[in-house]
Amino acid sequence: MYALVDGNNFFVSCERVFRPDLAQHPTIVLSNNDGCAIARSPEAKALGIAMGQPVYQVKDILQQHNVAVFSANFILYGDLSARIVHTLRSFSPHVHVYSIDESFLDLSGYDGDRTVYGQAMRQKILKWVGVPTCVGIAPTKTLAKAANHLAKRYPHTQGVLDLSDPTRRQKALALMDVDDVWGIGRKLSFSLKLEGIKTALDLANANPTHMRKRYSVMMERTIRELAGQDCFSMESAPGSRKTVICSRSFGEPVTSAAQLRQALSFFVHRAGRKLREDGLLAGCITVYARTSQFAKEPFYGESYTLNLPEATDDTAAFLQAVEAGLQHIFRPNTNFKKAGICLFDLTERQHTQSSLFSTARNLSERINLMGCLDRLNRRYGDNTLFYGSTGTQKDRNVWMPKSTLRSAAYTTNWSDIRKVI
DNA sequence: TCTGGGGTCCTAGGACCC
DNA sequence: TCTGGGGTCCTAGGACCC
Repeated sequence: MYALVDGNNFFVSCERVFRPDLAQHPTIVLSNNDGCAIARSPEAKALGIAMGQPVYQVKDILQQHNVAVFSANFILYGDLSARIVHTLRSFSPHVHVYSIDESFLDLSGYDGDRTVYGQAMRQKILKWVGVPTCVGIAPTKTLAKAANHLAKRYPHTQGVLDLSDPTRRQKALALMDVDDVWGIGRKLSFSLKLEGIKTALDLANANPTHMRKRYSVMMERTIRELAGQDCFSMESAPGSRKTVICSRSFGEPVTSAAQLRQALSFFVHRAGRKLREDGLLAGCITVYARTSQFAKEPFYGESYTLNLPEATDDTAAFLQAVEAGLQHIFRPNTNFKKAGICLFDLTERQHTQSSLFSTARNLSERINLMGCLDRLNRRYGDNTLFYGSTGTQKDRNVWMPKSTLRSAAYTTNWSDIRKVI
């Protein structure tokens, strides 16, 4: 038996923790570069602001209704998310963090009233962290997702829905549109509706073998899960990450090789740190840059991939790839709007043997150097110490994504802490 | 003027093997 | 006319997720 605990309008709720005055007020959070709405309060949804909608398209609505608008503050959201996970660990020894605002709990050892237990989770999280959540309970993860979805939609559930009873489950799934099922996106729901499968219950009753032939093995698993058969168990939960990506849209188009170098170097610094935090090494790196997808001028995009001679987590090695990549990617008189880097072929450092013909003679010194870099930046703030190719803060401000409406780092920075007078 | 970022998994098809 | 059978591995691209 699983419980899925999911934050309500998570990013907006995080902002409201420190802005209780916005409790009933239409509020949205924007994507990087202040481009799209990626979280909306119920009041903002009611105004017709869609998920992922570009801000400029709703400018009038925002002004007319005095909507509170925030730039994304992922430091804050990540910290509150960690506090929620910490709270949830007191309810089950087995918690699978699925995303920044969702966790699955294994409830197999619990034999009390699960609805009461779900309410206790909600109340504790609300009291300790300040974020409202909903809880869906069911024998499979797909059904727990469905239960959570319905708990959010129907207020009389008071935020907790237990679908362990098969009869109740049938009724609930009949109320749910097939495109709200976990794993059924735009394309699949379009095809499903063409063959008359409109609700989650229709899908649950479909023939899994037949549907596997027509679609894929994922469709089969989804159907079996909806019918109550556990296919995505906690044991099969994913292991370590397979890629590290860092990319940004630029606040202003980048046209010079020097600025593109700074941006790519900056991304490599961030990705390298993430890699080391997770104790991983990368065997391959791709760097890319491209113009705007939406501009009238012809699209230009180019990438460069380098297989590293040895798997590494050394930022300097990635910077060499940036230099080589620039030669391939850069084109004069081009308005670059986005660039990024991707590390893959990741292996765990512990399980990696160095090559017989290793060129890294000073490996332990390099490891110490990277450790030192990370410690200084952790202690004195990001960008305290970095390679020169990254440029100065002032240089970076030219292309850094816009985020003019960002709230403070209330929980992670001493100088941003709230004062109570 | 203005359109996010970071992930996972599956499949088909090509290259190559005996 | 006719052209085996059975595999593996890799990659690009699609679909999905939050």
